[in-house]
Amino acid sequence: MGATKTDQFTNRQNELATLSKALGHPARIAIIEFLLKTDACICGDIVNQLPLAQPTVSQHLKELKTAGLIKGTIEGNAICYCINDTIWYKYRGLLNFLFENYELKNNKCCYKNIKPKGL
Amino acid sequence: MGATKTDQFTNRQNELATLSKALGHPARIAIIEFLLKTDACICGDIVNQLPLAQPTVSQHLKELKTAGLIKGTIEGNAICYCINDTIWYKYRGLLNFLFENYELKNNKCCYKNIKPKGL
DNA sequence: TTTATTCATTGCAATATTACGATAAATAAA
DNA sequence: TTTATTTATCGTAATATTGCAATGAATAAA
Repeated sequence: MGATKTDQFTNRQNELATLSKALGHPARIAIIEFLLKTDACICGDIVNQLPLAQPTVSQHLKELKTAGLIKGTIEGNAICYCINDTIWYKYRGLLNFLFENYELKNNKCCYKNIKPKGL
Repeated sequence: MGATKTDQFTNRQNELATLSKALGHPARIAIIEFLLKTDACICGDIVNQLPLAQPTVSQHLKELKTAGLIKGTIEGNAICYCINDTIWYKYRGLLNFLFENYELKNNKCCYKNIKPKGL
């Protein structure tokens, strides 16, 4: 075992899980934030921003790229990374589906059938 | 190695990463969706909804609980799970921070300094 | 061409995740 | 009390993630 049973879930569930997982590391959050707030998205700048070695950053960039959240363009001997806005908006859309199609029923859940202990 | 360097990132980055990571599996997305759309959040119902064995579901529930996204209340010999709305709104807030404080500069990134190849 | 710069890849060790059978713990039902 | 129901935990196997030194590949600069 050890492999996620992807085929047992919907595409939407898998897609949101994949994108969430890609953001499931503080370094990758930091990378996304850096790319969101700056035009200068040369790989070296990202490496300098993070408290991690260059190969480690490269690996995180690869994961974000695999998830589709970022893309890279060759510029001379450097590589310019940026947010992939198509997937970024898709991610927002998947989250909005979750946030807007349901209404939290705070006081109806977990308490309706409680029998007080000790009575 | 193998352990995330949590102390090198901000609380906000770590919190968003932790919550994102908790949602980084389709089964946990499915659990959250089920809890969002129903009042009946007895653990057994969740197990029946998922294509996974009971111990595996229990483990996913534990991860969501550890991240703070859900909470459980004992009801007789069953346990009623529900969304922890405090953390749920915190998650939404952390995401909104990301979505609203930055503006995608689609056409300014990755193309401004490109020297056409072959010229 | 030679050297420097930039980034990816490889290889490895440590740790974490995913999944489930078996079993334990706790309450409910008979 | 005995049995059933419900959920958590343990143990284990397979796989994935995290991190980095060393190295490779590619372009830039000298």
